[in-house]
Amino acid sequence: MAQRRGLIKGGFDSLLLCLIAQQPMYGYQIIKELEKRSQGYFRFKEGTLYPALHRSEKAGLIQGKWQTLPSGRQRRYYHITEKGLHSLAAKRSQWLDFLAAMNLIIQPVSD
Amino acid sequence: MAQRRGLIKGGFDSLLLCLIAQQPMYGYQIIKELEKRSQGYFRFKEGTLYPALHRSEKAGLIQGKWQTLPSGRQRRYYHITEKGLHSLAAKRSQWLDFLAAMNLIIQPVSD
DNA sequence: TATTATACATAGAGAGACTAGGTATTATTC
DNA sequence: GAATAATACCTAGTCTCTCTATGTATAATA
Repeated sequence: MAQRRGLIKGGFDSLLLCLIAQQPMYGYQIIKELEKRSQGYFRFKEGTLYPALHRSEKAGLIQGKWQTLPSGRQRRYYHITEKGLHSLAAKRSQWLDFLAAMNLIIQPVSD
Repeated sequence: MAQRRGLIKGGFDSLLLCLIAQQPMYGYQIIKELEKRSQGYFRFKEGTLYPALHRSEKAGLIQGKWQTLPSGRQRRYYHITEKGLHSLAAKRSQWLDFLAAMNLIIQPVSD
């Protein structure tokens, strides 16, 4: 059960990896992008996002690099690492397994 | 976001409701049934199940009744309440919303 | 000049899932 | 008859994740 513990709870980390795998992104952008793509469903707070980014970076799944805009503003862009790509593939497969298991339980109930 | 917090984390409570809605069940049976139906995927521990049952009963979603077998053994059978049925319907709809949102994020990534 | 949006960050609280332990009865095996 | 496994319930404590709340700072807008 150990590898499944983080599945339901830590699903958010998968979303992060998924987004960053598509293109490097910075924190604030990720929050907006998740909200936009999910049509307003996901509205994560900074207090959720930044610790998750730091966690993932510490785990070597993503790597952040400071970039300075022409305006002088600083942004920390995160890109996915090789290890992160493997982790993403694993997480996606675990997600599908989880969905399959859920469906086996839930589907018998008709509306 | 408040009503969504329990979605990912509290998905387990939905599984419980779903099972009990189909037929009254007792704790030990639920653990075995979840494992059997999910083909071994779900293997919840007592430490997860019983607190969840008590939580749901306290919330008025299910109700437990002690039954004595001919052998003398005691079992606590839980059946779903009217309130539980409403909650189950709501949870299923929330689950579908969540799935839809997840798909909007995840699907763009092809294998 | 004040407010809003952008952009980062952390501390603390709350809740749920797990680990680990406990009690007691029944059935099976030696 | 004794030891073990299976059945059946329960709780205390720990860990980790998500949220609330707050702080800092700059750029753009009213």
